[in-house]
Amino acid sequence: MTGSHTLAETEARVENRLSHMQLDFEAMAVMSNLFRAASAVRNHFERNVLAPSGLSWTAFVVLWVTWIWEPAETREIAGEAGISKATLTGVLSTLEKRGLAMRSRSADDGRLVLVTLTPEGEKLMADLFPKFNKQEVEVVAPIATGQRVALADMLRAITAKLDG
Amino acid sequence: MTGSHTLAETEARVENRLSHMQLDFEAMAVMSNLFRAASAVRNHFERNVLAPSGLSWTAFVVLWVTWIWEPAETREIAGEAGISKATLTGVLSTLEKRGLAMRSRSADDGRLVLVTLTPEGEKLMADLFPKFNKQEVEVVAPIATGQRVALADMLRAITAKLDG
DNA sequence: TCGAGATTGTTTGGATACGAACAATATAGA
DNA sequence: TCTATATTGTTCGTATCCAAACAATCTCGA
Repeated sequence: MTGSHTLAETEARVENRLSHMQLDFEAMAVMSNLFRAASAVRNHFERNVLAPSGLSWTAFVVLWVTWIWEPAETREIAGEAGISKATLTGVLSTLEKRGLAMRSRSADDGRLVLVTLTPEGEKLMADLFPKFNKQEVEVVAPIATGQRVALADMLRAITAKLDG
Repeated sequence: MTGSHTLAETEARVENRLSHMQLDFEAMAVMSNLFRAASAVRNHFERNVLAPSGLSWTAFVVLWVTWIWEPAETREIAGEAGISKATLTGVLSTLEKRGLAMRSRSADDGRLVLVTLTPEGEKLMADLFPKFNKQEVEVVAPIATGQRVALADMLRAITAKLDG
């Protein structure tokens, strides 16, 4: 998934190739491993949990956010899902075409579009999310029980700094 | 960036909405924050570091891997960058069109394509990467100095489990 | 009431993203 | 030498993905 090189191999090569450059290698390692982990986990979920349902990662996240906040405003969904509103327009059209989500105009504010799940969408999420969570447990398994909260906190701190 | 809701707000809502479902909320929080952090950091880098050079995130990662492993085989780059070989074909074409990277056939193995940076590509990376690393330092700043290695290690452990 | 400015979702154009099918090349065994 | 099998990068079709431009709608002050 991450290529033919070991992680240690890659980091050693980076250190060697850039050692003359006055860089913070510790910060580099944190960021590098953040993206590797996110990418590996995402690929894992796409192939093992989402693919059987024909859902892309983003489509699933959009369904999930809608599930939690229903009825959800599109600006809300885009923010929570970390995608642009332009992207959301396309994803929502796909989800509507598949009969999993529905758009409706807000009565209060004619500019807003509200999104809800169809019964079929509800059923899919009720079936899919427990499977998803089972895999989350698997993925987190290598982290010592006592450290998972600390890991979540550190990641939250990074997000908070940038979103603040 | 992450939407109009606070992280705490969202997690509370999730807990409330799904509390009847027998889920591992700790694992969920770790995964959720992993993707939030990765997404927030990526957006931050795209807008503040990469956009001025007209580079996409993936284009930058491909340049970076090439920079480190030059001459790099495409399968190697795709693996390290976490993208499919089909995607890499397109990105490499873009980079060639912009005069930042070059393809060449391997003499040893006619199937392989080797990638190197052009002088212009070299110059761009030599200029860009220190700026990139400066932002990496900023992003990691909220993490206590003594915990950064632990954070990198935990992320590495997650990746290792999935790539193993 | 009315009009300038802000906000929202969509469209547009171009780049990224993947799986599957493909042609070219290499490798192994008979 | 020959041939079945494997590997590699590209092509194809379709779905994201984003910034910028856009039309519709709201807000707020004069």
